[in-house]
Amino acid sequence: MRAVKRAARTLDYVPSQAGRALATGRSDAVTLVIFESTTFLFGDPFLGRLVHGIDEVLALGERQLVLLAPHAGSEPDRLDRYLAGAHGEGVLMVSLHGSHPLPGRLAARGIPVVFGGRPPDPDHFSYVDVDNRGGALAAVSHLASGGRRTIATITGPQDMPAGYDRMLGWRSALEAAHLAADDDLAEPGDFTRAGGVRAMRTLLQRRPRLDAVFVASDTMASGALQVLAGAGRRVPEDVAVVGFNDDPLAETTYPPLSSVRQPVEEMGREMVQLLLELIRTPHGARRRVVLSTQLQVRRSSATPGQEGPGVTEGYRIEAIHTDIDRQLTRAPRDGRALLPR
Amino acid sequence: MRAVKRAARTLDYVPSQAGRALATGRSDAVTLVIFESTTFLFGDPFLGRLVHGIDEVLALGERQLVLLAPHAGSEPDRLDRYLAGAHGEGVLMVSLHGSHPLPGRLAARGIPVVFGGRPPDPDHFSYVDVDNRGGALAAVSHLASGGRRTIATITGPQDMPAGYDRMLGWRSALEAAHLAADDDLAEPGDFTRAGGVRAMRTLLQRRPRLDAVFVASDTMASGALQVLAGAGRRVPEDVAVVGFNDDPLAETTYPPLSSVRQPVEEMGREMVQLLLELIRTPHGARRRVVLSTQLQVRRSSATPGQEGPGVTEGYRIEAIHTDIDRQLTRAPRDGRALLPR
DNA sequence: TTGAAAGCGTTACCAA
DNA sequence: TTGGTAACGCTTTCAA
Repeated sequence: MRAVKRAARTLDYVPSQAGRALATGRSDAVTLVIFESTTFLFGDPFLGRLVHGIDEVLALGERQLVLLAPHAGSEPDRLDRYLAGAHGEGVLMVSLHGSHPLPGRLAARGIPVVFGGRPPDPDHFSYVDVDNRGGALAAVSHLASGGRRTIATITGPQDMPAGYDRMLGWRSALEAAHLAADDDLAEPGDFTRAGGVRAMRTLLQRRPRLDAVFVASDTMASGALQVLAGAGRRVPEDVAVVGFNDDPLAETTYPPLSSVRQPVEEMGREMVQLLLELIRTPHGARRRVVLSTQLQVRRSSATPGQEGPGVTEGYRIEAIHTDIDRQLTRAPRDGRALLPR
Repeated sequence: MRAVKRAARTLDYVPSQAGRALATGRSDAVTLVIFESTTFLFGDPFLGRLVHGIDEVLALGERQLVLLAPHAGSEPDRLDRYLAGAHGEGVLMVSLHGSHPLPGRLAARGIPVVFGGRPPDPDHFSYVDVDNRGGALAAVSHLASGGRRTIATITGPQDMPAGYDRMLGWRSALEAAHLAADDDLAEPGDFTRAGGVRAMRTLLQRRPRLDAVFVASDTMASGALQVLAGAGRRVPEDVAVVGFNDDPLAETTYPPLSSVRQPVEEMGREMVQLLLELIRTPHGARRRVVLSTQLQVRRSSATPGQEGPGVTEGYRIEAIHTDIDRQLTRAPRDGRALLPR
C-alpha cells in the first residue's frame, strides 16, 4: 500500500482537498473577504498593500490566501455556505460598511474571524486598526500651526470607522487650536477621485474663503487638487491640502501632496498573526492592535514664506498615538500598540 | 428525519461544503488564478474590469468567484493541491507569463480550464483574447496617416502574448506604410508606469528625432508623457502618443491620451461562458473567442494644423479585426468573432 | 512497521 | 413518498 502511494506520487497524484478537509476539518487556506465592488477594489492602492502584507505572512506558513469580494446585492447565505465548508480555517474581513450578518454567524459557528479596521462590534472580535484619529489630528494640527484658520475637511464614508474616526481627529484638532469646526466645513466623500472632486466643489461654493483642506484619502485629494487648480486657487499659497494614506500617487500630484502615512503592510501582517493565534486557541481572548501613523509633509501644505526643513523632499512628523476607544495616549513600542482586552 | 432537517434549517444550519464536495464532486465555485504580484494586481484597472465582467455572469448562476494570486516564487504544488479539491468546478487563468505547469496538470485531471489571453498552448485550451495585433495596427496606422515618420514603440513584456502581439501590430503597420521598423525603435516595458518612464528615456536617447510613440498600455503611456514633457517635447506637436487599454486615466493625462479600447468586461463574460460550456460538456471542443478593438482618438495624437472631427471630445475608429493565428481578416458579428476549432 | 477499519457530512441510490 | 444505507477520499486509530 505504501508502495502504491509512492508510485502514485511519482505520477501527478494530488490528494483531494475535499476528502482531507472532511476528515480533518482543516484546509490550509485563509479567506479574505473584501466588502467592496470589484471595480473599486482593484483601483485602490490601500487594499493592494494590505493584501500584500497578508499574503506575505501566509505564504510562510504554507497557507493559501483566497480572496472573496461579495457584491453588495448578493445574499449573505451564499457566502455563508461557502465559508462554512473547509474553505478557510479562518476568515479575515476588511472594508465592512455598516454592519453585516456574516461575521456574527461565522463566530457562532466557531470560525475564527479577524477584522481589518474596527468592526461594528469591537468587543467580540479581534481586529487591527490604524490610529485614524491620531493621524487626522496630526494632519490638521500641522495645518493650524502653519497659520491656517479656516480648515475644511473632505471625509470618508461616515458608516466606516476609518471615515468617521478621521473626521473626529479633524474636529479634535480644531478644538485644540481654538478654531471653528463648523458643520459646513465638512463634506463627505466616498474615497474615490470623483467623490473628491464633487466634495471640493461643494466646499468652495459654501466656504469660498477656506485656506486649508484635510482630505481623508489621497485618491480624493487628487480630485480636490484638480478642482482647486481649476478654481484658480494656488496650492499651498492660497489653500493648503493634506491627504491620507500616503499612496504613491501623493508624490506625483501637482504640487506633491502632504499625507498621513499608515503602515498598511504591517496591518496585514498583524491581521494574520491575530488570526493564527485564534486558530491555535479558539477560545482565547479577543485582541486589538492599533498601529500609529506618521505625517509626511510635502509641498501641498508648506507655509508660504517660511520653508520647513528639507522642503524639497519633505519631512515626517510622528503622530501622537490616540487610543480611540479609551481616550488615552500611549507611546507605542516600535509603532505598535498591542492591547489585551 | 425530514422534521429534524426542517427544524435545523430554521436555526442557522448551513451544510458543510466539504461533505457536499466529497459526495458530489461539485462546489458551485469558480476559481480565477491571476499570475501577478498582489501589488501589481491591485493597481491595474484592466484586471479590475476583467474581474467585474467575470463576477457579473457568475453571480447569475449562483456561483462564488474565488480569487487566487500565487506569488511568483511559490511552488506550483500548493496551488495544484488547492485546486485539486472541490474548490472550484472550473478554473479561469489570466496574465500567465511564459509557461507554467499548472494548466497542463489541471487539464490532465479533467478540470475545465479557460484562459484570458492566448495561452502558450493555444490548441489545447479554450480561451478569450482581444485582437491585440489589430488594435496596435489601427493605432500605428493612425499615427502614420497623421504624417508621422519615425514611430517608436514601448512594448509590453515579450513573454506575454498581449505584449508580443501588440509589437507585431506595430511592425505590420509600419511595413504597410513603408516606414522603417528598426529594432532600436522598440523598447520593452513591463506594463507599469515606472517601466514606461524608463523606456521613454531610453528611446529619446537612442532616437532623439522620433515623432511618435505607440505605447502598449496607458499606465506606461502616462509615464512616457511625463518624460516627454520633462524633455521639452510638446505632445502632440513634436511627438504623438497612443496608448492601449483606454483606462479612465487616459482622459485625465495631459494632454488626454489616444488609446486602443478593448472590451474587457466582455472578455470576462465570455470567459465564464466558455467555462460553463466546458463544465457541461467536459470533452467538448476547445473554443476560441477573439474580441475586436476600437481606437479612441484624443489630443495626444492630433495632427498639428489639421484638426480631426470632434477634436475636443475625441472620436473613434473601428480597428480591422485581424485573426492572429490564421492571418485572415473578418468582420466580427457585434464585435465578437467566435471561431470553432 | 504495516495493514485494516472507522468516521468525517453529504448526496444518491434502493428498498420498503 | 419515505427511511435506511452505501459511497465519496482522506486521516486517524487500533490491532496485528
